[in-house]
Amino acid sequence: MGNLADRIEVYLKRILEQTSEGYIILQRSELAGEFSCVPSQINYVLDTRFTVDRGYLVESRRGGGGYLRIIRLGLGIEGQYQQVMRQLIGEQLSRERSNGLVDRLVGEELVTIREAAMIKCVLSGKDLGGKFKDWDALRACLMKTILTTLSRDDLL
Amino acid sequence: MGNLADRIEVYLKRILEQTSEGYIILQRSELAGEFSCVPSQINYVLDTRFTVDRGYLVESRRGGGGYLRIIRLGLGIEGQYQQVMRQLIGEQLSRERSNGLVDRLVGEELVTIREAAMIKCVLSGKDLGGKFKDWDALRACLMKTILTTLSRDDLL
DNA sequence: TTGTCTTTGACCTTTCCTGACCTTCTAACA
DNA sequence: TGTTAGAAGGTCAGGAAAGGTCAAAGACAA
Repeated sequence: MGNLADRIEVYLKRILEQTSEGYIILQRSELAGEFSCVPSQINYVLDTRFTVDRGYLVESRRGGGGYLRIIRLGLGIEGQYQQVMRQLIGEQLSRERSNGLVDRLVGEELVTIREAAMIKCVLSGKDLGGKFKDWDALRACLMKTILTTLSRDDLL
Repeated sequence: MGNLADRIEVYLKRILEQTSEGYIILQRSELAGEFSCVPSQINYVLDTRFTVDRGYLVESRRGGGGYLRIIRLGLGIEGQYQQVMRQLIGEQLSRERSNGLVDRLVGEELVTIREAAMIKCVLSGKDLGGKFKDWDALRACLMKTILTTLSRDDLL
């Protein structure tokens, strides 16, 4: 975890945790200055770490007085997260995206670390190898089924 | 027992025993440097000595700041149980037998009710419909993978 | 000798980082 | 009012920094 992108990620998530607004505003060039890197490195971090799947929204504005705004997305209240998740999953789900989604469930404390590890290993698809073709579609199905199971009232 | 692969194996297992995290993280090129060998020699050691059968799991990440992570699988009572389970599962696993095994795990308090429900729903294979042929073989693979995940020492 | 285990090196894939160049916005100025 | 300079942020391609794969050569035991 010693690389630059990871450190910037941790830094941003930390201040995002500390704020009560649910979002933070910052200047790209300033942040780049603090980490002594080029401004586009910030975009790289935002593009790879602060995606919608992982629960973030990034807005920005150019020109004088421009800024970056990183918004933390909740999963809604009480069972609403099921719907949000299903939307995000869609018909196709890559392994990277599924990992992001599962991490987010952990962050929201909707699944435990152990459960998350289980889900990830099942969705990784190492077992099927080349046997199964349409892996992304299958992964989407499985993820949804798992969500359904997790929402069963008798499991609480 | 004086060959290079054996020495690297011993070295890694020694530090792996000493850690309380249940895993170690290292850089392939760095380790290769310490033993004055080519980096791919490390892969050879990992592939032949740190397999799931022998109680280890290896994860890695490429690119700048990449790493290798060797995870210890439980060697205690639970671990032995896992070994028995793996034998029991074999190459084919019917739905009835898998449900039986999962219930047994619940009985032994090795998995929670929620986890059991998740495993069952994944193994039920409702999602795949007729798409996949050799469902009993796949079920066996998945069950083993799940057991492996549950025995990871870094999840305790 | 033969078959298995080890070691090496050439080449590949993924992830990260940088810099050059582009687009958008504001504000001052003619 | 229209123009334009400067101040943001955006994009993209290329190089660097990891780890992965594979086949061939070497070492060694049966």
